[in-house]
Amino acid sequence: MMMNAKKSSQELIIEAAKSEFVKKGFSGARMQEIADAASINKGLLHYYFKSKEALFSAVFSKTYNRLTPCHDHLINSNYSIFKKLENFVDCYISELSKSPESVLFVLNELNRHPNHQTDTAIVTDHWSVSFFKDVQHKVEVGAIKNVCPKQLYINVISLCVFPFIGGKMIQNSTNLTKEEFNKLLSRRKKEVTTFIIHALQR
Amino acid sequence: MMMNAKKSSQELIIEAAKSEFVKKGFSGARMQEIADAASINKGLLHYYFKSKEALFSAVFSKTYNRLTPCHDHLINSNYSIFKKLENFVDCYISELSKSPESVLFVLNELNRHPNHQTDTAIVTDHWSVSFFKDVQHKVEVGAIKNVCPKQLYINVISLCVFPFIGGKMIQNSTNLTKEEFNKLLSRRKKEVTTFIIHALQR
DNA sequence: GTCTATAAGGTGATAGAC
DNA sequence: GTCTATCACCTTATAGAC
Repeated sequence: MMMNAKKSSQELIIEAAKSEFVKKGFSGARMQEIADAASINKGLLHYYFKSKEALFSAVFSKTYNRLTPCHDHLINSNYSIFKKLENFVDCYISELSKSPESVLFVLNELNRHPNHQTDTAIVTDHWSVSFFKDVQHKVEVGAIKNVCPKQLYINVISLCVFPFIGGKMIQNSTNLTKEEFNKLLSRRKKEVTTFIIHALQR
Repeated sequence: MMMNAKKSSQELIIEAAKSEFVKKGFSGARMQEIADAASINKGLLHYYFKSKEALFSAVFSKTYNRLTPCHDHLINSNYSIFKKLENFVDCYISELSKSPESVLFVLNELNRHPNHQTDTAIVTDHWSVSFFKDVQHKVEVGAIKNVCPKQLYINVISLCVFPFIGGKMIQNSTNLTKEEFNKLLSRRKKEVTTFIIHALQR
């Protein structure tokens, strides 16, 4: 494997663009500042990406695909429904933790420009389909409490994602310090898993 | 009480500004479009609000205060912890439902411009303080499962708020139609309440 | 209070030299 | 591939007439 001490201009641009777009959103970001952050010229930006929109799309689809709940690889395990949930939560929160700032960015741009959906390849989470069936079956058998599978899915996603975007609001209304809140965040995997399991057990 | 058929220019401006800022964010909104939406002249905008920032602040603090979880009026009831939770969820989701689009707006601007915190009067939710104590006591007495009050609070807020901002993402990954999702949304009060209670009951 | 006109500077994008 | 120079337009804000 080659050691590339110096990154290509394209790599530098993508990195700088991601940082700027995530921080300021599409309309707040400036091509000039992206160029500065990448330590290259603004003209070069348009050499690699013909427009701001094109540059944004490249950055957004990457970021979106990394943050959308897609866990096909967790399907069909022989684990119990509880173990499956634990795996999902563990996996998803790990992913979110890698770039907490981009969660709000993705959600925001997804609602702002509905057309981004078309640009971005929409990846269906087949895990969710398998999950719906699994939960339904367990309910019918009486192994867990009577819940609507889709509502349960929404609950799981909510519990995983929201703390990464609602931090400021929660801190404001509860007077928690940033440090306290981050400590709570770091214990979320366990908290979410046991909370859900408790809600399902008969 | 007087009937004011015609709204004052200032009212028209505030309404139009709120609509534009919520839709496009601070940096995406345009003073010209706000003026158009309010059916007044751009010059008049600057007569009432000396800058875009000033107009934004007026709109933001209003919107923020209506969406932040502040439920002091629900304190000190003689209800059980379960009834208190039910009241909170009912009250909060009702508030969020009134302007679902502005939830993401507030969260977004709160993180984008940290200084808005200073501009906006930060309203502590005294309900949360009372809630923390209450939960702690019930845990010690053994009336409910052993939970961290603050994590529980985060869970409650997450379950209430997230569905209003993560709709697009959930729809994408689950292939739910907008109609199906909205139907699920309309049943959220009951879903969230029973989910939490189930998670707490021994 | 409400409007028009315009200043002053920013912003995305292109042309063309090296 | 990379840079400089520059165009054409947009955006906030102000000055001043009515």
